[in-house]
Amino acid sequence: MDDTHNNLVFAVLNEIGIIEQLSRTLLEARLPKGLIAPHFTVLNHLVRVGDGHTPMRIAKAFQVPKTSLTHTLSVLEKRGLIEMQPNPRDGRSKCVWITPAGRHLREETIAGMAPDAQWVLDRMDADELAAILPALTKLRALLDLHRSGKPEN
Amino acid sequence: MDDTHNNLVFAVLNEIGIIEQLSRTLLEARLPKGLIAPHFTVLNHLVRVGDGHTPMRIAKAFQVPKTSLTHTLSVLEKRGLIEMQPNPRDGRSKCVWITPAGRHLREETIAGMAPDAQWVLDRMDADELAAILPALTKLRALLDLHRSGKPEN
DNA sequence: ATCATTTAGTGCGATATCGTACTACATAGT
DNA sequence: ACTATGTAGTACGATATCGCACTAAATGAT
Repeated sequence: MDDTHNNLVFAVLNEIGIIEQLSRTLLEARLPKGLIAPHFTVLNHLVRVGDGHTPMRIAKAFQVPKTSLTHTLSVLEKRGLIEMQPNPRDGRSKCVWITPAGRHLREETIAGMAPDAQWVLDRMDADELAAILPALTKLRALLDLHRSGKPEN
Repeated sequence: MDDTHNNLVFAVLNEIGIIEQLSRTLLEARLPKGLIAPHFTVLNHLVRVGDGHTPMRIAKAFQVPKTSLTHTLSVLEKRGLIEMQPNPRDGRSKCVWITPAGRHLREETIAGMAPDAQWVLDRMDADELAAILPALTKLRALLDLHRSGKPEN
């Protein structure tokens, strides 16, 4: 097939990689010392998707190795931002719950970043941003699908 | 301002974060053992932007702390994929050059990923992907601009 | 010219990531 | 019921990231 088209995929992924790096730096500047992006991402996930799920389920949602998530969760638990309970339905696993402190930290962080988001929106039409969201979602779903069936960790 | 719009920014960045994670995993599956995404990213940069620049300039291009880049470069040099020369124009700094082996590895990796890119294009219109590239570029440039003027490392 | 400030790169230490290997429990096949 | 296989989580080790502190060289002020 035409190789020019492939470059398109790489070009998109390249921009995405840089954006991710920049936005992560922005986020981490807002987080308390000792917490980094993955910690916030988990808290955000617990609020948006709901808590009480197993670590493995969360790891799959992020497509992150479970060993990485174990460590992330242990930091969050040590700080009292989440709680881990044994899973009554499955003796192997646990359930992850966000604490009030965890919710509060998430809200504070988002509030702290609102000016940055606004700064972007002051310089870029919301329409233009909204217009790319469906394609991003589609691309994400595709990559997710493409990955499925490969060995976990 | 309207908070709904801010959520839009977060939604876009959230998708981007996941896409980055998925594509990184895809890339790293293609790399030789011991090399990870940042190593490839540097090689790719040296080919696309040109080599002979200083580590600091490369670190700025990626918005990565220079200490991180030092380590990345040392791995690449140890493997003979790049070479570091003293900078004749500035005694403090060095110049980074990609070697033939480095170029070759980059090409091999890209060729190896072409089927993955094609797989995506088989399921998503190239037009749809091409359509979001300008907005991504704009967003990246904005975040880059927003960040400028903050302390380096 | 001298000295202060800035900048490029590195050494080091703390933490993060992730692959391998392990244990405990669950589930499927017989 | 018993055994084989699969799955959830963790321990550990190797490497990566990044902040801090340092050295050497460049730059700027007087």
